[in-house]
Amino acid sequence: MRIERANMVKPHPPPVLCQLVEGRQVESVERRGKNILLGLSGMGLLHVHLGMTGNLFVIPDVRFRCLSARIWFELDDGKGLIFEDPRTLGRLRFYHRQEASGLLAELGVEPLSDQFTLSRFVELARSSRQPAKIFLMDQRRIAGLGNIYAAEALFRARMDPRKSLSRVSRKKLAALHQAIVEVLNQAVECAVKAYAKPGVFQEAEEFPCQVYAREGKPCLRCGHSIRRIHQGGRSTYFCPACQR
DNA sequence: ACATTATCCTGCACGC
DNA sequence: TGCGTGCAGGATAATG
Repeated sequence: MRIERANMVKPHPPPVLCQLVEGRQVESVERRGKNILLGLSGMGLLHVHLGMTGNLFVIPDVRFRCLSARIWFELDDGKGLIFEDPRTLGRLRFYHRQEASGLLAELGVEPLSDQFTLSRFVELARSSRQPAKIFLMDQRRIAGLGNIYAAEALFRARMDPRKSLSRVSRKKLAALHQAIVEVLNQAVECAVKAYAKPGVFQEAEEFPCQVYAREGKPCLRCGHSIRRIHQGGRSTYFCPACQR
């Protein structure tokens, strides 16, 4: 194992982490929200967060790692498990499996699972006085929505990102619930298509944003100019005319 | 206890 | 052409 960027690794210092990981077998691969969990032999767990620009993949020969490979593992057959991340906002942590359960308990409901019922969503929404956009990005409530998909879901449900969901009607919440599921399903579909294409250097199929990054452009639904505001230090894009 | 802001980091778009 | 500036993202720490 090699760690080029010490700040991508927590909580152990790189030499300690290497010692903890080397020689162990990957026994399982799971995902919870934006987190990837590699179960290791000996009750270890590698927790990978890709941040914004991170990527995790296996290459046929570890020597062919790419320029922005920040952390990599030489597998026992000579293949390489690469954690690349040009902007280095990704994180890699090692836990003993017992410690990890606490971390996972912090995470909210999986939006593409059958746990994400309308009733559950209504209950969550009614319990928060935060602006809708902030609420949707809170990983402790719903696990997996980031800045782009939160904006897209609100646009599709025609809802104002600045307003709290606490007193919104069940009918409107149903529309937002459905929009979240649709947006995420579409995002997954895009990713699957991109990776299904032959050739390593294929461009990833881009998610067709209807509102994100369209400041000043006409709303695709009503033609009004799209606005950009700041919420929680992040840009929010929305149509002030048809999102209410 | 809550809400807002700063921090990390690099690549890219932009203006002069 | 090239340089500087600002912005983008998620999570967490720090501040109000």
